[in-house]
Amino acid sequence: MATIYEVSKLAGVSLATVSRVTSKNTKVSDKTRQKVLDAMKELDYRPNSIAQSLASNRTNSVGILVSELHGPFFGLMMAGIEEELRVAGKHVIITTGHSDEEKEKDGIDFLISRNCDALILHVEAVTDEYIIELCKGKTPIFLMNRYVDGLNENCISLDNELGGYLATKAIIEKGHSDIAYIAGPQFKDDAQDRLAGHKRALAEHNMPFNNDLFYIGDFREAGGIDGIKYFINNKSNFTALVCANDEMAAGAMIHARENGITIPNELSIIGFDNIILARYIYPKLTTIVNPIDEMGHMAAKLVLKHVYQQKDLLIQHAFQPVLITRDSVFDLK
Amino acid sequence: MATIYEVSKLAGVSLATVSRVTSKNTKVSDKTRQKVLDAMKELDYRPNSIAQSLASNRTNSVGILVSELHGPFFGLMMAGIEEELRVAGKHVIITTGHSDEEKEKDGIDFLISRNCDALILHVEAVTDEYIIELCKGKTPIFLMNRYVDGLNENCISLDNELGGYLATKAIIEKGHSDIAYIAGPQFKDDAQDRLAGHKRALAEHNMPFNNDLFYIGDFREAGGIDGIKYFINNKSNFTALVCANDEMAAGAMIHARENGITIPNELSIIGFDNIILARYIYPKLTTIVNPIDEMGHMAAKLVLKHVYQQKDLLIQHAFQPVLITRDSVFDLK
DNA sequence: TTGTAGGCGTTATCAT
DNA sequence: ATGATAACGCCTACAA
Repeated sequence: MATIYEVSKLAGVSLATVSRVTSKNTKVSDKTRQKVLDAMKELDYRPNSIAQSLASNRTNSVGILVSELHGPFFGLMMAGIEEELRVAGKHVIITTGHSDEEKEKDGIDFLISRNCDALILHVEAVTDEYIIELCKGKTPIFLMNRYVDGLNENCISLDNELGGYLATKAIIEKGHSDIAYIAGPQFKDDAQDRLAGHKRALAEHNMPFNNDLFYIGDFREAGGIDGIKYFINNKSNFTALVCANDEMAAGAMIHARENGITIPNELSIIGFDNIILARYIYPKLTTIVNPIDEMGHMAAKLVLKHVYQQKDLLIQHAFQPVLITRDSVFDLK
Repeated sequence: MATIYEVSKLAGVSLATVSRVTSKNTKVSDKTRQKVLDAMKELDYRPNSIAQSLASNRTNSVGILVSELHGPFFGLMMAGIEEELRVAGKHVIITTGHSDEEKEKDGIDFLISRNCDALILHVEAVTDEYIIELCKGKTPIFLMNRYVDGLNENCISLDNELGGYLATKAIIEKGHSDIAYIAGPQFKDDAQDRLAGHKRALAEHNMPFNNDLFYIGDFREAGGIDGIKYFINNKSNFTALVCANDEMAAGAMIHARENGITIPNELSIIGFDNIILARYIYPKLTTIVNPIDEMGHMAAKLVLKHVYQQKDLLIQHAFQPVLITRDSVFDLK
């Protein structure tokens, strides 16, 4: 592979001038620039990004930590981030945390040790204190889907409380009053917030929160199945089920059908996230849209603005979920 | 951040010795090793991976090119690769090709310019000749889900022909004889192979290939919908539909139901890939298992073996698909 | 506008 | 087993 040195020799200029051309520095005359460009082409020269990084203390890479590489949610998030970053010539280094505190810390260490210019984290297990400490380091940190007090500028988050509120409100407005709820793991902020929204909607309509109709799931299919089993075994009476995410809703729906419950006629179900699946399951799932791909784009813009000096980008830190009505909620009125 | 130089000073040894300790080179006495380790700990020293890369000509990173970051298929593939690589201390740089020739080439250039130690590619649009040329370069190339003559050692592939055969055979054995087929884009090898398998099963049972019951889709939901629309408009008679992948099967199923066709009683459907969705749609989809996560693991092992000298790894280049029976195929017998 | 020269933090090759 | 010292390929003051 040709080096900058060979290019400079062939073009009859100095190393510095070649470097100026590659870094699009304007302080080069058109004539010499052309000479350099020609030489580069002839030698098929490509700058060595490693050497660039070492000398400039910049890697043009941003580290991403997601909980899982698969799954509809993280796929869209990564796609949003990568798309935005790539057109700016930056690339992503991706690693996983599996919602486990040690693994998340591990992943972060790993990314930092790779000298990423910035980190975009979707962490769930690590404490706020840890994050705050982390932000004092030299690597800029940005957070997806998490709001940490004092770090507003570094967060892209969804109003999960509002989403939880909208879901339950939609159910109530269809005339339901016996409403079960399957929550997400309560160590996760979003799960907590969605539940809080649910309670607010209940309170606003003077409906009590019934502990017999409350179950804490795992945000996965199994959680939905376990939840509805629990309610059925308890012989609880309910006409509607609010799930803190779509995967649990799908699990609950499948299990309900297998137990002879017709949906939505006998049981209405609403989810949260609007993952692809929501459109495919039968009946099509009414749910709350989580604009995770947009949020991914925005996180990338945040990095571009604060780390790569693209000052003119407009940043939206808070995103609002919205209801999407499909076929899984029955109108009791 | 402390440098190797400061460590050497504090430990009272030379740069070289410190380097030997970090690189786990055995030629260091226990006593000096301990001194160095202590110094490192005291200074909280972390090797600068960029400098290591420049000096050693190794980045410990492998580039991955997938068609899309989202979608059930690539998620599992990436997860498999990352998991395997990460325990070996290597990391992944991921980029996308969107099944477009220019974008795929772009992505590859990009990864090579980042000095990845190796590339794992899931390319669909680029020609075999291009790949062969690419392999002559200095960056080792490995291929997922593609078989290129002469590059056997670098490929991890699925026997798509067999899968296609198994799907149609399963349908035939349930007594169906009017069988429609929605293929994938024929510029894609896997789509071609699956179709070939379909034809073989037909021929083996002395059933003709009927062009009126053949449609070429796009491997996405829309392709399935368009395909079944086409068959319905043609007033074709068929009791079974074989789709070259699950997404098209899901699209077809939804559209069929919306047109009053009950599944599987009036129409049997079988897919290919066994993406998560297959278990969730109603009725649950009978399909062909594509072990893409295992294949991801294996691709990573291939890299570990050939690039990172983990000589003792066993490599399986060819994977066999298998039928999984669920509820979408009706037994006519 | 262009060139000179000193880093950037390691690894690797020789000696010792 | 350990130490000097030259790469590695580029960037960036500073000088000219």
